[in-house]
Amino acid sequence: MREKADSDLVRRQNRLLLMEALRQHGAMARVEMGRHTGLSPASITSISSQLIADGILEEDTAPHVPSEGSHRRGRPTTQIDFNPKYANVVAVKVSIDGLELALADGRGAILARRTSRTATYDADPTAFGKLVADEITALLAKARVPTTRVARVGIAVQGVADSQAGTVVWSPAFRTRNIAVSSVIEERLGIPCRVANDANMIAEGLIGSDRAGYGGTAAVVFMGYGVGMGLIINGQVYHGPTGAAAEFGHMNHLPDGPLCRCGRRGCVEAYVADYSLLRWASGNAATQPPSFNAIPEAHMLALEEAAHRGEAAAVSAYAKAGEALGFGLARIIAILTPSRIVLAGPGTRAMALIAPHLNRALEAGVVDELRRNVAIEVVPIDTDMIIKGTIDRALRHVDREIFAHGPLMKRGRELENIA
Amino acid sequence: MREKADSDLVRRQNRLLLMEALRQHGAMARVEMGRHTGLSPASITSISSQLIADGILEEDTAPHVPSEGSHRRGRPTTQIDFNPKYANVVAVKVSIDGLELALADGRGAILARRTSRTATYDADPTAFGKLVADEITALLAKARVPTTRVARVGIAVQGVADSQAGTVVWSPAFRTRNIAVSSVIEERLGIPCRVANDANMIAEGLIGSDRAGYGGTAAVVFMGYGVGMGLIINGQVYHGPTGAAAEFGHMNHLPDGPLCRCGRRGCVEAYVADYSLLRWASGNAATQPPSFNAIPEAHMLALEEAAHRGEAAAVSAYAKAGEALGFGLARIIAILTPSRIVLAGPGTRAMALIAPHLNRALEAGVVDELRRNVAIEVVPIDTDMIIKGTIDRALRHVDREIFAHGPLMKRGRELENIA
DNA sequence: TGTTTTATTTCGGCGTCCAAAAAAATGTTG
DNA sequence: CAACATTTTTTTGGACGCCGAAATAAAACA
Repeated sequence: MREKADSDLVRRQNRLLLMEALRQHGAMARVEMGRHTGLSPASITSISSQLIADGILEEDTAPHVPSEGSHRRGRPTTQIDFNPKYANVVAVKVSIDGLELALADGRGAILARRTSRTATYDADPTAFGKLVADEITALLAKARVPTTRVARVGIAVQGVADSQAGTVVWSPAFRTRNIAVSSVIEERLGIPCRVANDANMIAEGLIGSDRAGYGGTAAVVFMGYGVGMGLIINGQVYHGPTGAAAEFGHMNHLPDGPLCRCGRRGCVEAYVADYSLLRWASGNAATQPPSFNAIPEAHMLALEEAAHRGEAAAVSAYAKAGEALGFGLARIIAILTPSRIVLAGPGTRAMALIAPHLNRALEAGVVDELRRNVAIEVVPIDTDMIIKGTIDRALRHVDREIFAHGPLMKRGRELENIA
Repeated sequence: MREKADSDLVRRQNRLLLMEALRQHGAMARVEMGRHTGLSPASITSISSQLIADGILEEDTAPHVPSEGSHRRGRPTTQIDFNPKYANVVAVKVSIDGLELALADGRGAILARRTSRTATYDADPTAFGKLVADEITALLAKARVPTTRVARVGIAVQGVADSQAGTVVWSPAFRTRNIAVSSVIEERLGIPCRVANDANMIAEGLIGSDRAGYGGTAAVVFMGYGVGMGLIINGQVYHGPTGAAAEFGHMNHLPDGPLCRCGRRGCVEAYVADYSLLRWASGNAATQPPSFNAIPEAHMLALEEAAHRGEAAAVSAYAKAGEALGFGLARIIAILTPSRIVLAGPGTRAMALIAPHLNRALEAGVVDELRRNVAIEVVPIDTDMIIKGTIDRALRHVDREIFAHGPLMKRGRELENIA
């Protein structure tokens, strides 16, 4: 409630409303837009024709296939969708053992991908931005898309990202801290760029795919090579004052617990992440420093099997993990009482081993009254979710910050990139 | 971004903008309103004259005292402020040993107060709503204000309040759980009523007194007979999906820790609250159940003095409290990275004893990069803050839900109470 | 071919904003 | 003390975006 309202705001808001409906439900006819937005048919006509004139949307020229829904009377609908060629976005996922890039069109469809297996841990941190810029250039070259048609770059990274400063504050993928990224990309390519935490991007993707289901407050926990969390508060991913937030993995579980990658002791991650499980199973968790290498899936499968066979060390590792996760979630519930907690990632394969201990910890850790309103679910999420979420977020940002404004600011600085 | 925009929204938004400026900075001239809201003088004239016609605002009739600011040329300003007689609100504070009530006018000035020392712990829970309603009736009778001129009742309670259901889910002030309150008040008095957590109301009061200072994300921790927290997220008090949230006091610190009033073990409150400190000092914290009585201030002063004298048991009690508080805050920081954490309440008297342990725990509990951006302050807050915050919240709600709408819904159901 | 049905567009009216000009109310000055 | 300067507030006229109602478009049906 801080912005003054005038006809400009009305236009922006309603254009955005219409675009959001389109992002969520895909191509639709004008009548449907009316249903989704609550706007009158007259207004829908006016807004959509402007968006079409701006080149942002387009009418579906293909004659509507009458197969579906049998034969209906009346004037047929004309589907409208985003003009895929109007704007592109690039998503980059940085992980411990390399980069993954994707180029998407204005509808969010992926046009090209690129993977590079450069371990960046020990690399010169100043070179990192350049590397990413070069990779993006190569990706665009392959797809024959000029830089000027890319409206935005989104970068998802494990660890703490400061999206205001555009830096990677701390990440297990780098030895050094505070690595500048956004500024380098923006200077080299001239494309607005934003760095964010990878778990937040999963949350972003989930919102994109099911806005109603993630409408209120929810927490998405990623378990795997690390432990991350995306926090959805009032239907929006919470990024905190600086963009660095929801570091569930590095929330303390027990003082003086085992060493974590972040340098502290007793973090949730130091019990639940891949390397932590292996370390517990190996028996000397209290003294052993954390591993900084990527862990092959086979190792984890072997550990799971050992636990299923009943090997004491393996069983106890999952018990410790369940307890740490349970108390961690109990603490989240006490603070935020989310209506939904989603567990995702490869770590959930071992859910059967973890669950009993998790539930016991939850019961011990939080008042019944609060716990009862929280649904805890395990959702299998393909790893591409991070890329998809990053694309989603970038497109939604472009919708809001550029497309919503309309012809009045055609000459605004932010539009340069769409020419 | 979910509401359709039309001229109705524009009117609501700008009326509200103007009223918010008035709430925050007090009576002001039209020019000033323009500065605060960004609206043109023409619009300010139009909006303010409508609000005056509605009876919500009034011009200051008193000839402007020229003393301040010496002699200025030009047409003098006419101050505008809320019409104090247009709407009243009632605030009720429920604590372990009684009720405290206050009646405020439309400007937030307190017109009358009332206190009742009825211990409610063992009382018939169904009688509680009736008791509150009777107390309100008595308060209004004393002030000669008819029920119909009270736009809203706000009730602040220690413990978990479900403001959607209008119930006290769990509170140390009651033996029983899920006590209905709002519905009883609404039926008996016909005034809309809302229950909320007391620490949240402190946060609400702080926002009201210094909106800029609490603009982003902040946590207000109350330490005293219990431990509560109000969470400000993006400038707004976070109430969670049901209205029950930010139960920092009942966030687990250590599994299998000492018993807490909530029935669990190891909550932050079981280390930091008055009764917990006394229990630790008495030596047998592990086995002793928590006290449910109000604790006289003298006991706490004696304990503080004992600790200052260096008595081992007392010193160690504060050390435990500092550690629990420190790790608790560290966990909050990991999840939300608030830019500000405010400690308040009588418990902060012993801050000198607590601080070293608190700081050590913070260092051990959260990555430097996150901790560095958080300012932790101790703010002395008079106990009336809860009443003031409750009044503030009630008035702001009336502004938004009733006054902002304007003449078009003069006949709307919510206005019945203002006649 | 005419009728029915559904989708979309056109038209006129309404509410709110704003810029600019006018009016109001006071201080300053010769 | 009258004319001018200065500041606040109101009035006026135009713009924009929404909406309801009527008109138009494009089919299926009979």
